[in-house]
Amino acid sequence: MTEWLTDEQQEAWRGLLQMTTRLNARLNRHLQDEHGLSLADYEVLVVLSEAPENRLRVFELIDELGWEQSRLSHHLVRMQRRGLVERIECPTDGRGTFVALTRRGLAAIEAAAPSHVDAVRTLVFDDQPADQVAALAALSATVLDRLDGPRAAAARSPA
Amino acid sequence: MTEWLTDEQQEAWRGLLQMTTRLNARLNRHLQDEHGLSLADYEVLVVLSEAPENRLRVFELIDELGWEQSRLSHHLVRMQRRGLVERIECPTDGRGTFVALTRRGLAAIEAAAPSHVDAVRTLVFDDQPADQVAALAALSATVLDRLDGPRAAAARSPA
DNA sequence: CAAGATTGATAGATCAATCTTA
DNA sequence: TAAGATTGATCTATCAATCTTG
Repeated sequence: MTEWLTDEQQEAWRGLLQMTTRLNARLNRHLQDEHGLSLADYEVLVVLSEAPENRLRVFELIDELGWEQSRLSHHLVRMQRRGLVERIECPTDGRGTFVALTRRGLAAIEAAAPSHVDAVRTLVFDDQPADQVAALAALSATVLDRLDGPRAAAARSPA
Repeated sequence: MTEWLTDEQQEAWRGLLQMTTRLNARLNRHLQDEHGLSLADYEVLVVLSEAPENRLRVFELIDELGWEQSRLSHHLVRMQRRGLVERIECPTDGRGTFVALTRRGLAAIEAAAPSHVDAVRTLVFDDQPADQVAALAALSATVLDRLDGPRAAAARSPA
């Protein structure tokens, strides 16, 4: 009953694993060296910088990032210590917390973005056939749907 | 001089980040729950299981996995403690070390592989258009080449 | 000195348990 | 009781320094 992967699938899978491992390592070092940020920091900052008033509820951040609750919570402690974000109590829900970009956090992401984006473009996207990029986007979307499970997928695209 | 990503690139990039984050988390938990292995353990075991005599030099393993030296070294300590691999001195190079699958390690990978592969197929590859899978493989290969830098790329595909 | 590999210290991620309010 | 979020313990990853042999 067990099927193995085809050669093409195998190649794609190993390639994906290696690519993400090494790409993360490279982008991490780059951001760290040039701007004192980790890739994780950067991802949090980007999402916040795009949110209305530069702030989101913790669960919204989790949803955007795909992280686990406690990872984000610990990470926010460290980022707050460094003055990159601040926590704000939610006025309408006593259980909730907003996470907001500080002036310092905004400055950090604005300083880091250009060269980071440049690295991503150079390493990943430059001179790639448009259909390959589209395929990656499509495949990711499908996989994310599957990870959410049947219920969530149904909620997103109701009959 | 700074260019941002196009919408398509943006979508592909965010998708890739989220997909890998969540896929790793899922596969990790699955392997851990069912077979007491992490995804990292699994990757090491697979590569060794495919090597001649089920053993490789440390630097070969690094190359296959795309990991950093010290990560692998620490990881091997833990795997050796659990009896999954063993270290063997290299007879022809006093600096070198072979890493070999133990009987226990071989049993572990053989037990875990079917359901892990099944998860990968179900979540990632089933019902994906063949050209999308091919596109992923091609894109990964290109990016890995770029990560290796011009020298290594030239060595792989000489003029 | 360079190549192959390991080590120790520190930063980050994960799991289970907990706390507070709806 | 469940939702939103945090905490502490533990495991894993990363960085810089080190050790040994070619």
